[in-house]
Amino acid sequence: MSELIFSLKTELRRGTLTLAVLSQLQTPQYGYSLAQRLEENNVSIDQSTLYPLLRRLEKQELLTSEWDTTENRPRKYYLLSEFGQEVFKQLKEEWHNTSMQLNSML
Amino acid sequence: MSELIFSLKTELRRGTLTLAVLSQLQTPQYGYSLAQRLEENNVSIDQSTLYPLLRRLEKQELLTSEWDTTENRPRKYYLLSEFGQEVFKQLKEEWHNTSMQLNSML
DNA sequence: TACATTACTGTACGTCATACACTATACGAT
DNA sequence: ATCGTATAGTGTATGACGTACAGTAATGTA
Repeated sequence: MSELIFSLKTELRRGTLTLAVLSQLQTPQYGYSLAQRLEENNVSIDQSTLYPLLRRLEKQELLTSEWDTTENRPRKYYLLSEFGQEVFKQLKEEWHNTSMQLNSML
Repeated sequence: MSELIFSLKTELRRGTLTLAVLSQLQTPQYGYSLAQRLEENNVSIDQSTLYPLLRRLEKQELLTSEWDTTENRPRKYYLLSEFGQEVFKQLKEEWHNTSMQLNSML
């Protein structure tokens, strides 16, 4: 049973993780700090989930990135692109609609 | 862009559709009427999406079904199983948690 | 010195909404 | 009687993404 619950919970996370990540990149963040920020917001996420997602969102041109190599540790900072801002706005709306629909049924 | 938005919206639907369907099967419903009920709740769903989902949920033992062939048209009625009740309860909780997390970030 | 932490890249797999194809019949309009 | 729509269902393949796993590398701490 817990396997099924886990699987269903994973399905719920699809889509919502994208929203959570996009919501935190109005200001530049690097991967590791973003993971911590999400944890602070009770969105538990592993590096093995976050980095591929960041990679994919950049590929989809929702994010831009640039290296900061001035510190001891090189860090890749991500930021919402203009396109990403638009998409984020629409997804927020979709989330809101979905929320209302589902909350009225549960 | 709209392709990307569509794809991201589809990801949001994963998981939420299961919840919506389970929520409407506390009482017996047949496929077609369930689709209409969901439409009434602003959950737009095609038959090509609903029937495979019902099939899958039954396979996962969340639903039981039985044929009513007394009417002119044979209809397959679905109902939440006891196991399905438990799973549904847990998913509701998960949805609530996810909602709160995301709403506090958006 | 050793281990944990910090920070990242690359790839394969399982799951499911969706799309498509299909079957069948009742009902309503003509 | 005919035709198109609505009603009601089955079966299967595809693409996308969270997850898991493997890996690299260097800094910080005990």
